Amino acid sequence: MAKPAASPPPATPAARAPRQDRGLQRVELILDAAEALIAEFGVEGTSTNAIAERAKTSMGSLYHFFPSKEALIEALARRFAERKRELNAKAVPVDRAHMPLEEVIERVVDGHARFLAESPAFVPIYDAVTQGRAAACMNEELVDAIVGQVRDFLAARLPAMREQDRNAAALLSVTTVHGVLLTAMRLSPKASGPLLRELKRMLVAYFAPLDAGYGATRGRVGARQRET
Amino acid sequence: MAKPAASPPPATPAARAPRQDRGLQRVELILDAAEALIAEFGVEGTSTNAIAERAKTSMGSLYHFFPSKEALIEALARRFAERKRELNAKAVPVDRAHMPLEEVIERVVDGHARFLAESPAFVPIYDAVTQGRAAACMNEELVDAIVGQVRDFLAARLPAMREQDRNAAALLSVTTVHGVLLTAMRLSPKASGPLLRELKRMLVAYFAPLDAGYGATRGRVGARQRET
DNA sequence: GTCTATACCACGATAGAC
DNA sequence: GTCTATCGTGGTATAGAC
Repeated sequence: MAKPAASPPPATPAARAPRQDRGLQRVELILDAAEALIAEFGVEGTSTNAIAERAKTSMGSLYHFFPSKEALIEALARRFAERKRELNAKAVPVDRAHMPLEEVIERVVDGHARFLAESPAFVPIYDAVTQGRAAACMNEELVDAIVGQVRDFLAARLPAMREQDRNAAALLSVTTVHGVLLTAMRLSPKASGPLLRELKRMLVAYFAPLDAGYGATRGRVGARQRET
Repeated sequence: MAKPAASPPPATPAARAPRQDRGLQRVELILDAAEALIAEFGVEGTSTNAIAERAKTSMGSLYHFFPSKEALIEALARRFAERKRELNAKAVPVDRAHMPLEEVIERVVDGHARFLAESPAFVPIYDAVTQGRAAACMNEELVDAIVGQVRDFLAARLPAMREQDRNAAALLSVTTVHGVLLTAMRLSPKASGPLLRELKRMLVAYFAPLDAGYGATRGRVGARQRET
């Protein structure tokens, strides 16, 4: 009641917001260095010393912007989450809700697959953050955001569908793509190619009846099933 | 050439095989202690000291059976992998290959879901092992084994299906169940219930045409789609 | 704001008695 | 085979000059 809108201090204080452009740029440099090292050695295998060195900075600077290693990791997680949200938003644009089903699924799967391939640090960060204390930013928050985007897309595409069913479909498709890709990327590249093709087929099989049932779109849904 | 069949020493020497029953029992005790602690504090958050204490043993004993912490973790991973294989084998029994589609999927999804719920240490171990050096035992090996079981089940159920397509279907379904469950368990329990129901519906939608197309079984496949 | 040097601590692993 | 006590390493975080 006393304190008006003063931001309540979080349990793990976040990164200090730098006032200067110079500082902001340095923060990004530090995050870049951490990302590269973590991609190679994992979170616990990457020391703050190594991060500072690779960022061509000093421990003093690093701990000026981040109160702890944990805060640095969390900042990195937020950056990843933001990128993933943007990527997904581009994959399911509400103003193009009526593109052919195959195209939507292609965009989503390929988009997230490319993201994972280009961001080898994502998985270690994801693992470290989700089983840690500050799990929210990368788990429920991120899933909520992405599911929300898919839900809006479905609402535009299938307005007659019951809201509850739309939510279920959105949640399932998001977790499926996410989960299969995470699992696939730990497999040999030779196995993951066919796997992704089959994943798309399954998603089409799942969504096509909905598309058809709710009289949605001009995307030809029952075309052919497989072409060898 | 000189050494006949002497087991080649692995890079990471495995646990020493205990000669006595007493020792074997103690090994299990140590693994149990490690599993419990890791479930709560994660792999890096669990010290060998804490493991020995919880197992009511001493560091001496622990390092008598396991040459390093890494070896202990790997042994734990193998135990988990073995359990998962058994569980999956029971879910897709080849001698009951013609049970209704809904039942198969129910068995598989619920079986693995229960396993994950009862084994909170699985995920930390899985993460730690897969990005580490000794990844094979829990990743490719385990996936291969489980995919193999599913493939055999499909072969018994749909003998007319092309082998290549069977392989793709087996790999996809295994990674889907695995991936979705891993993702689901990090969500709130309120969300994961409907998610699993929807997962089963999707798998049914994916397999039903195959079942029908390859004239497989008496499982009524095109029954109803949803019952609210 | 940035740096160097270092305090402090926790952990994995071992030595050596029994 | 089992135990206690301890060593060495390497890591986070800080002190304090500039």
